[in-house]
Amino acid sequence: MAKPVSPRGLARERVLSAALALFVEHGVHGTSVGMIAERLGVSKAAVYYQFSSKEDIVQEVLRPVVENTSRVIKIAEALPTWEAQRAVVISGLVEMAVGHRQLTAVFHADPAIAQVGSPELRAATDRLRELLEGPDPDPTSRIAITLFFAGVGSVAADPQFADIDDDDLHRALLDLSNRILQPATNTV
Amino acid sequence: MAKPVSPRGLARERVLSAALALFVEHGVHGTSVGMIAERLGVSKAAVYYQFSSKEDIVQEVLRPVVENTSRVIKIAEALPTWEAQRAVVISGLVEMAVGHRQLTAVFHADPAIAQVGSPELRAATDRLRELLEGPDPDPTSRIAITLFFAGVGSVAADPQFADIDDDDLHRALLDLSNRILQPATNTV
DNA sequence: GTCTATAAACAGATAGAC
DNA sequence: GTCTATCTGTTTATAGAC
Repeated sequence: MAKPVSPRGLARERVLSAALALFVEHGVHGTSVGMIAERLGVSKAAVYYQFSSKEDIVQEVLRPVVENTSRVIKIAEALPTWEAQRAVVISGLVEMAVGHRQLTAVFHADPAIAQVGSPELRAATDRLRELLEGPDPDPTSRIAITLFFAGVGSVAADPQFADIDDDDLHRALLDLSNRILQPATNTV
Repeated sequence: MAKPVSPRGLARERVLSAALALFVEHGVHGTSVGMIAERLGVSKAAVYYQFSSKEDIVQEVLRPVVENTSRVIKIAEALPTWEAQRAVVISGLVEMAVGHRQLTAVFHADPAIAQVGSPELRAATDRLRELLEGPDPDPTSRIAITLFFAGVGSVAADPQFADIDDDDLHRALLDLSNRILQPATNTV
């Protein structure tokens, strides 16, 4: 990462960055390839040179979330108890939200993702929910989990919190996770 | 009888209902007037006979939220203390979410709303936030409020909770509001 | 009230020049 | 690597027949 780029290089990254910003603002469906090109000051064809399709762009924008989610699942599944698994999943979710603020919101809230997203992506998020819910969850905790999921994404992307630094945001979200996602027990 | 409708009458309501369902599924940008017509088994022109534009449809779909929000604001503003105001706003939000489940989600999550929405709509939601935040809110409670806002909408629209009846959902969300929106420790 | 037909704009995507 | 130009399909919206 953070490779010093050649003067004209890394056009791909610039496209992905512009695309993400527009996805946050207008949603995936509300963002055209032309809008991405315009924001970069290049032509549509220049964007299509870097990516084979709009869906390709969406997939690549989403890649960090998919990879991170898979990683968290793997780590969690290696743990013996549900409580430990849940703690890892919560921590992973919050870290992802803080580390990829805009991305998290697009991922959680945009209806387009459900359709564009690969099966692996849907499988990963389903698994994440399962791990959070634990065995035989009651409706109340399923509601709490859904609320937390969406809420974390929304907070992460909200521009009004852009100036809050990562550590503070991380702390606030973890604190909220404790308040929201607790039946009775308290560890961690 | 308020309005004895013709056999297939109330075409407007049918359009709005179909539109809302599609907005939930595909987002506003992802829903075309043609899709709405197709779902109703009529032509696009038939839809345009009822509504002057797609934006018009969106506005009308959103109207119950706008009106309900304004009503809640008026009630809250008539109260003397911030605590009382906050309780009314929370209660109003939850009631709206439960009573208009799908609508609430479109309203809170769809990026298209921010652009399509009238100024009065944005003003109303901003005022609602102000009332929830109270005077001089710290970042932590602003984060909690944002999370609650988005989370309630997300829960309301989630099909997995469709079979939970209104009372139970209402209770669960109010309970969560208590857990989330606590003034941390420094009170009164 | 609903239809077919159509206009105008816009979206995704490709070809070929430089 | 980026451009202009273009093709194709879709979308919003309107006109006019029934």
